[in-house]
Amino acid sequence: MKSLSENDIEYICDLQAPCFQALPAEALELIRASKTQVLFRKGDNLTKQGTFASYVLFIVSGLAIQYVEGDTNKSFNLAIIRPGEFIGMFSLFSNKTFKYSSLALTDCHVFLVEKEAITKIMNENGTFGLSLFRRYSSQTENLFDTLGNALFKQMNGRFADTLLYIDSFKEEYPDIFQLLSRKDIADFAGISTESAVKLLKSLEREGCIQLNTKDILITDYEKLRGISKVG
Amino acid sequence: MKSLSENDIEYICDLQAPCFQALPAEALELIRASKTQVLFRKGDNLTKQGTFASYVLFIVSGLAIQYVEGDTNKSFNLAIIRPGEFIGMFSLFSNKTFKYSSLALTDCHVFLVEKEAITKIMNENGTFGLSLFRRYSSQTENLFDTLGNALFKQMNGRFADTLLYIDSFKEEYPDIFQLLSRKDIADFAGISTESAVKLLKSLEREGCIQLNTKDILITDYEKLRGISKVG
DNA sequence: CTCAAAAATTGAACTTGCTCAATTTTTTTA
DNA sequence: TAAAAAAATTGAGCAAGTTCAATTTTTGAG
Repeated sequence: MKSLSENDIEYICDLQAPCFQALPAEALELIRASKTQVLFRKGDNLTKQGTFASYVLFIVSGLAIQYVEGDTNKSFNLAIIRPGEFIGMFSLFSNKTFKYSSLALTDCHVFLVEKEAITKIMNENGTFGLSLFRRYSSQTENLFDTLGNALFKQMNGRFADTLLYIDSFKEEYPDIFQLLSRKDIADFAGISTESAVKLLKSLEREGCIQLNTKDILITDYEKLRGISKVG
Repeated sequence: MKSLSENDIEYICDLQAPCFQALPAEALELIRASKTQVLFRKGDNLTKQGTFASYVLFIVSGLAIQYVEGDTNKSFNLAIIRPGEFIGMFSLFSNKTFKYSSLALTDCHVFLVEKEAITKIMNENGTFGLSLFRRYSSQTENLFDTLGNALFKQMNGRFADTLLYIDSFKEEYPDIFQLLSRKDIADFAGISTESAVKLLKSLEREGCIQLNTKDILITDYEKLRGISKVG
């Protein structure tokens, strides 16, 4: 992680997220004034679960992975974060620490917005608050689905979900699987690395997928969706 | 579930939640105008996961249990809801259906507020939105803890958490355990009913708790907290 | 390009917690 | 209050998925 040069700052200062579009000029300036631009290198932690959270991160470019950590060096991957998305919104209120960690899968241009700046604008501008609330909500909904999957599905179904989820990034990011280790994939499904490997091989034998070193090519979506349902 | 008489309505029309306190008179009126008062009988569903959600529920009196449902008649209990709390806020935006079910543990006086009324006020009144956002946030934080527990802890720890959680209602609602079956308790910990029974007996043998038919008395909080940590 | 480290792979043994079935206790209904 | 239904209890066997250890493959550094 390093601070950005002037060039970088000009590049990323373009506030395109829909909730910023609705802002009156003075509020936009407030965000501009309070934000800090940072470049996180591949492998850097953007947020670390449990650390003090005084800001929210807005991803301008790059991909990051969001995950919760358990005690014994176990973790569970929640989502892959794309440009235009926020990290840390769940820590905007009441609780002072990040509820999850996040890690740069590629170099990430990010800016940090102070929580106070956001809540101040929300207080003054209902439309802004509503827009942010909508974003926040859709993240929470994903959390419900994640919880439901973790609780009620077993290995095969969760793993099929995981492959379909990661595959959904492939159009925009063709090398997405190259960025993920077997452990990363396993942690999306909440299973052990060894189990993930065994499932991959088994799905390949059944003709659902093709494995080329790190890349995974889904060859039978219907079958995989079927496994996801039944699982 | 039945509609309320005039008397009931007068009784429950007292909008005491902090986020309502901050409302200007006209917005309060808007909520008053749009809401419907309902009495849910013990055992009634206040919300049913997957059904269309055009309103948010505000609990005036009574206790309810919030849970997510899986496919094969499995469910997982998220929380016990007290008077002054909302149900269905997670469905306020984007998604059209309730993400969880809820069930009246006792008779519940509830009023229903149309989503449109809420979003309209949020749009006009940033302070109201901020206040609602804070509530919503604290629910989401609980969701993270729930997810973490479900993913990383095993039976013993989750079950200790469950007992401590339910016990935290005992001061205000001394008969809280009488309202819950073994299956209800098991579903808070995400384990089978049989496992819950076995754990209860085992905790009793170890001197952590006393069992009197349905009531459970925690006799060694420290030990239970220890199990919660290790688990 | 070569070597060392990290990641992926595989199978066997093991653990956790579930399911099933039988029995007892409690609650509800007539 | 008695009978029926529902809930709680118990133990045995079972299944899902983990852990461990050994091996192979891939990646990264110099």
